[in-house]
Amino acid sequence: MYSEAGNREEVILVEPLQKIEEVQTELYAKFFHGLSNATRFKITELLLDGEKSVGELVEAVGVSQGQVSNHLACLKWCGYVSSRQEGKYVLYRVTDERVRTIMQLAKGIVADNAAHISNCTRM
Amino acid sequence: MYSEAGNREEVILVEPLQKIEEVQTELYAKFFHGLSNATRFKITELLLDGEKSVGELVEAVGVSQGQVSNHLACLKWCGYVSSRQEGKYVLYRVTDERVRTIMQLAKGIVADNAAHISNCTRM
DNA sequence: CTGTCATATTTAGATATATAAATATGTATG
DNA sequence: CATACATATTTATATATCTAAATATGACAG
Repeated sequence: MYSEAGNREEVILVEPLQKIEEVQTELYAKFFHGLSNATRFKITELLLDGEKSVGELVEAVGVSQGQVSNHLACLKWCGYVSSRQEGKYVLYRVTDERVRTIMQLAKGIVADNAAHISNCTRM
Repeated sequence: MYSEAGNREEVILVEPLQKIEEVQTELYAKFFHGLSNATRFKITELLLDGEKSVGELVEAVGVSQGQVSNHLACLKWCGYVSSRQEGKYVLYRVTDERVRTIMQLAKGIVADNAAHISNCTRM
């Protein structure tokens, strides 16, 4: 049925359009998930100040190396940071200035709503 | 000890400074958690197009009324949306244009990193 | 004030995410 | 190639979040 030539347009174009949107929305949600963890947020903030090795980040945020590495992998997959090998170190940085803007805007909104947010108990 | 007049400045100002930063970071993370769910992201997007009742949102996103209501409460607490009673309806809207900007920037970044994000399996 | 419709809240169970510890991979150096 | 150091990955467990269903609150009409 899916390989019948006559149905191809319907099958490939019409039905999946909604699904493509859903997939897109999932991607956006996943993207924001990147900054929805305090450690990852802190790491990203630190990297906005300049390139840093994993070890430096471990010391700065005070969580285990394995954890930092995992969080970095997440941030990298989301497009917040990128990395390069420098000798025996791996240096991470924020590639995209839009990340800085997003975080600044968020801080502004939070500043205007701090009281509400801290009380948020649901999901 | 905490009520001795002599220590007050130290106790109230010095020690907690770090904790205040931690609390702030938690707030920022909590804020981003707001958009880290596909349903909430979709709701916020819909509300960027104009004020809507809970019922309208329920129909548009296709999830249960109770769930929509909970998500709205979360978005409200985070400062993404606000609401007003209109007769027997409650109308929600996006108050802050910075929300629109944040979402547009995010979409741009995601567009440039879609392949990576969809592969993200960790945290 | 009774019933109806709209929204909010609560609960239990399923799923996802975070944490900590152990281990693996990789890179340089002697 | 053996060792040390830096980073990445995996695993089990704890914790948080999501979903669905039931129930509660609140607003209006009659």
